[in-house]
Amino acid sequence: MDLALKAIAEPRRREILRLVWTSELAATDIASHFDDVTRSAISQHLGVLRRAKLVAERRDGNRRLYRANPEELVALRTFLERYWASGLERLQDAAEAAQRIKEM
Amino acid sequence: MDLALKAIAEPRRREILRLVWTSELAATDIASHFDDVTRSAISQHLGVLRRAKLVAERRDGNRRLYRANPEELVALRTFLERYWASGLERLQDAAEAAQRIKEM
DNA sequence: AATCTACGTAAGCAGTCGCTTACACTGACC
DNA sequence: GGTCAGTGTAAGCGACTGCTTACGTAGATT
Repeated sequence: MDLALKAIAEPRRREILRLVWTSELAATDIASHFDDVTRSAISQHLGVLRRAKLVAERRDGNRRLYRANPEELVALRTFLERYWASGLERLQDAAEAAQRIKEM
Repeated sequence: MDLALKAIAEPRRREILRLVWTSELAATDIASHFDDVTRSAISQHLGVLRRAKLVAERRDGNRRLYRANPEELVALRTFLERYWASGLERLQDAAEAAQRIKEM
């Protein structure tokens, strides 16, 4: 889980993840979306996402097709929601109250 | 925003953040919750959280009192929710459908 | 078989991280 | 004023990161 959070903390990986969010893409196609970085760098990012189980890999001849792994994404979201839930509502109320006071 | 996500990706900092979630705490009190790490390390973690605006600092004589900054926490949560929203529902549906098929 | 395409991976590098120890500073207390 | 408690910060260290270049390898194409 910590792996997943650390993986998500990197902007480039968030973008990659969004690319394979809805459709399966080959590594080369993913890499070609980034013109300021090597194909190798993207491959390594894909490795991180794979180890974090945020993407799944499927082989098709030469190519490797990637897609987001919904179970793990849901797990991550749930983890964070539980984290927020451990006290944020109260804080949000406090923040909104403070805002109202400021606007008075 | 990226600062906040990176800050949250570190388990120790998540724990610190939770400590000052609901009540204000002095740096020493925070540090004393961790017995496997130096007070200095905690102070540096607090620096990271402060720069990410996830905590606010208030001085009281000798001491510095920390508390979570609700605005930034809400901003981070919103950012992530928008990220999930950019396609996760569909994936979640797909995952649940796959689960149902597996259970058949 | 030779070669090309698609990809992972090893090596190396500069930068960052999380940590420790050591020091500096600022208020409280005598 | 001198000391003490509370705290940030500089320096240094080993580990890790994100990147590049270079290489390896499996499958498609000829």
